[in-house]
Amino acid sequence: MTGAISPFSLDAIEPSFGGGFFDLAADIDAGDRGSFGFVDLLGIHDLPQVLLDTESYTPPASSASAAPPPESSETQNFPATPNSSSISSSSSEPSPDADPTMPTSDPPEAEDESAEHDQAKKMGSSDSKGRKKKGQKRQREPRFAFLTKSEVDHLEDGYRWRKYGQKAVKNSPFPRSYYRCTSALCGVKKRVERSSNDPTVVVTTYEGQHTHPSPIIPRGTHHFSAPSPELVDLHRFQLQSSYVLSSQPSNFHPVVTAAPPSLPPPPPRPIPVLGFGERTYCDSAMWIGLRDHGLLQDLIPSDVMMKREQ
DNA sequence: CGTGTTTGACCGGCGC
DNA sequence: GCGCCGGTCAAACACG
Repeated sequence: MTGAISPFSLDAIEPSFGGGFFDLAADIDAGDRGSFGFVDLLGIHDLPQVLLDTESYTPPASSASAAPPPESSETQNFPATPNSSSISSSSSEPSPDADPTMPTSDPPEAEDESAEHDQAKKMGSSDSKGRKKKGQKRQREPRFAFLTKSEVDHLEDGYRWRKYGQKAVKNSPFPRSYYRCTSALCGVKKRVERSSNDPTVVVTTYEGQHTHPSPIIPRGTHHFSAPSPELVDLHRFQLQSSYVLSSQPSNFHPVVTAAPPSLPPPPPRPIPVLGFGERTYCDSAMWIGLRDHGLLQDLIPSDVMMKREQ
């Protein structure tokens, strides 16, 4: 685990893939094949099969959000990827709301954008039931999925979610649940389902990014704080173990964060809550600094941590 | 009463 | 055009 893992796609990985997991990947979102991929974490014991959305993954920017990377940016709509040039040209599912090249200017704008996104679904361009009119192709938020071995379907991640739907999944005995962040103006959604191949595995797919702080995690006035030990313990309790592998489609410098999927690693230093202009999330090196918080060591062996290639 | 869940209906996208 | 399927809505309901 000393080097960067090469970029991959589902198709590229298929040959070396266990059939069960591959099928699972297909189950997750057949429509997005190619944007998801599995990785065997090269010898990391006891786990980790990681499901990635290499197109949309956004490294965590905050320690306070006890949420997976894509929803970890509490202060803004982070671009889908730090490096705009690569995603804009390669993404099969472009980030709709945020121009990856353009820093989000300020909170109000971010909220407006979010609100607009939400409203667009419910109001003007929609029918009486809030659905979109024809000809307006739905644009999806960046998504990020991960697998977790857990007995509980809905893992606590520091945010409040409201279930808005449940559907039976084809070729699976387990239903898929749909959740939406209860925070106003926050359009983050997540889907939770169990693998039909391995009922002990929960597949959680996040869509969008939070525009607000975690309502659960205590925080300072101007800075994020690391997840509370209580929350970490909670995750430890709920999750046998789980790892998140971050990646950047370009400049591919994946870093094993080794945090529970619903608990992104805290940054090495505080990030301004309203620092919409600061795009610290894309700094992989920042993640390395997590060690300083001592939280990750609790969750994973230190040798699991990968260092970014310099 | 506020909040969250359940569940049937509905819609859009997509393949045939 | 049709049917399947994923995703969403929203009324009814449950619960603290």
